[in-house]
Amino acid sequence: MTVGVHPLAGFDKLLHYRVPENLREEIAIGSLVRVPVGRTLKLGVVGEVGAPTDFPLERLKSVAQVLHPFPALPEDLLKLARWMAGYYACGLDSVIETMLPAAVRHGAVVKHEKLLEIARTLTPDELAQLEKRAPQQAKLYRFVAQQFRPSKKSLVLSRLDLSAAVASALVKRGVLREVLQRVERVAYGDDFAHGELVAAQPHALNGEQAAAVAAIDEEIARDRFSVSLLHGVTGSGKTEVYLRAIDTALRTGGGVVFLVPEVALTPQTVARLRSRLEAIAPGHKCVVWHSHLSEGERFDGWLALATGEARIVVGARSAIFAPVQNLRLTVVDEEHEPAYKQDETPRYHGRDVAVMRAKLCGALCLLGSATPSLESFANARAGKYRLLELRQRVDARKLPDIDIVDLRIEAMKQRSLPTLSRQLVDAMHARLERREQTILFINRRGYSSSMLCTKCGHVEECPHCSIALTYHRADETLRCHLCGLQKAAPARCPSCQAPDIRWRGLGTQRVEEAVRRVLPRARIERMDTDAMSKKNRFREVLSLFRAGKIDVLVGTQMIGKGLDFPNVTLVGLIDADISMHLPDFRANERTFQLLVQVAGRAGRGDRAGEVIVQTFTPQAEAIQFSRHADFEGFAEAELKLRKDFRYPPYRHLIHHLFRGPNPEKLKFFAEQWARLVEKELGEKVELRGPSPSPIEKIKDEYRWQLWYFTSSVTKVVPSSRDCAQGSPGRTILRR
DNA sequence: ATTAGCTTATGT
DNA sequence: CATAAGCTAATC
Repeated sequence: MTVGVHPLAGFDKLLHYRVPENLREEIAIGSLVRVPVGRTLKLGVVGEVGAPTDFPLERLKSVAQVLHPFPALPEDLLKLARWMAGYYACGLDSVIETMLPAAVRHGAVVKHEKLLEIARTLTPDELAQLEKRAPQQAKLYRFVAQQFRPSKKSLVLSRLDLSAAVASALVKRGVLREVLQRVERVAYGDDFAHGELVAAQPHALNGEQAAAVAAIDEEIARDRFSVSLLHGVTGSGKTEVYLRAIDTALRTGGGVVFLVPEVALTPQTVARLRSRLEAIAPGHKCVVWHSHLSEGERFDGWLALATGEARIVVGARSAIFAPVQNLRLTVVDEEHEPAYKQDETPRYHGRDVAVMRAKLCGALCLLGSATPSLESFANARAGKYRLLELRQRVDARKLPDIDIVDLRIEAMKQRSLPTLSRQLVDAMHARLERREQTILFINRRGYSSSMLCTKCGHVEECPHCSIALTYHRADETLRCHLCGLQKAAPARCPSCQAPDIRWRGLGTQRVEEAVRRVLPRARIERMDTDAMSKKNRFREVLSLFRAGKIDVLVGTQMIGKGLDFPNVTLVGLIDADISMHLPDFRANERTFQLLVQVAGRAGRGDRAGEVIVQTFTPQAEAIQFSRHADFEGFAEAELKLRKDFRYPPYRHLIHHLFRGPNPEKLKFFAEQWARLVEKELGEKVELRGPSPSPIEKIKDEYRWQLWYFTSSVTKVVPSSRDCAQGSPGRTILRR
């Protein structure tokens, strides 16, 4: 018997090995194995059973070890890996590497601890005799006999200062018994879970929710691949629908993957989900999967899923690779979130992978959002996805009042660049007096600098790509980060001739300082990736905020996602322009999404909250807001607007980096690669760099960037021809 | 990724 | 002719 193995050795080749007799039982496609590669042993995943075509059989080496009695990559994941390698144009080895948790990749195996328990109770006589003949053994025996449950061998021996020989002597005599137990850690089983347990009772469904649940049940019962898009306004009870869907999937004996953006994986969400899920499926463990877990915790979760002990996993992007068996449902919450994109190779999109995995398993993929991404929306429009809508708010809360503050006027009044407008400061004062809370949003990514006129709000844009040009101070130029266009930075505003043109950049820190100046008595906390580097800091701050121990929370979008704070009645958007003018063709969509979410959160009980949007371009923001109750209007306008753009928004940008010491060679390689990708995807690939030349030197090596768009899986074809061809529920994949 | 093995440059 | 440096090709 021979197998083909994908070694995790840094190169992307399938190597074949003989399987020794004693390993044949255990080995299967997807098994994690240890194999000799060159002079060392490497881990690898069995990709096929069979012989090599162009390699002499007699020179084959043998598989050294099979790590687990189950496949590390079940068949569907292996297929998914192959698809990803082609779709995202990267090596299969790097896909496999991202699919396996670090601990697994490094060869961790099931960890056991040895416990000691009494096998036979000694009579007083025997004990006395033992006391005389072997006092050490007697000491150990008495200790173990006193314990209520089996005790850890290593711990007991070190505590009593005995050697292992003492224990083995007693074991040999049949007095003590050694028991092996798997060591386990449970994520979020720590102190933070206290006080965060939320009522686990199922809520009654309203009419719309019930209809959505019925539709989902129907899809699951059909037992075929399909995608449903749950479009529900903020507060319409999407989570309840997810839970019912999960319930149905679990009842049919299937497994579930529930994806959530990383930032939304807060203790509250997790605690609530876990308690509800455990109520739904008693005895089923729910594995939580996110980047703050220790290696051991993640390994345990992985193991529980791979062995079928757990059938449901809740987690961020990479949880889509969890070895869930018999997958029947994948849920992607906040489907539009850019956090689902990985920005390292393989540059996959969690949502797209979730759709594809569901396809490979014949499962249902449920995408949910208050502001679906344009590609999903268009897919629903084209009939590829089933659209389920929730328009009603569960709590019947009123939508907040929205004020647009024109920072150009503020700038004239204050004669300097304002961080906080008068209106926002007054509103914050009022909240402090009423002991209510304020959230200030700032888009940290705004640090990238664009040219903005403080008089008229004009921002220089690239004529081809319609994104803001980026200001490069070093040579006083404006450049387009997408197409590489470059021109001299103007000294005066090209639109109104005012000299007040500046480059922008407002960080959370500066906003925090500004707030401290105007509200010296307020308790202020900042929340961004810098301030939240410590493991539990994020959860701690959120708990404090929830408990009312913080008056003003300043932060990036990190705060806004999936959270609901009842006492927040004011939300300030410090600088709406930043997201409007990011050098990203999706900026409009993002701004819209943020605004809708912000607007949906403010308010207390039935009293409407207040949203203050500060901007230099009030016309644009006002337009965004006027549409905020009408997502479809926005989406259709956007799609239409961008249809003719050079980079349509419904495509997925992939970006590859080549590095090496030889620029000539690099160029050749990148070009060759581009041709390869073109052939694979059947689409034009552009060789582009964000710097003046696509080749830039960093330290001792050169870098070449390659950009291309891929649209195969989430392909949106607005032409009527395609809509006619695509039957409902079908995702059009590769040509 | 790592490395054996080959070619070419450099030096006595 | 020895040694170092550069580059290619293979890893079952």
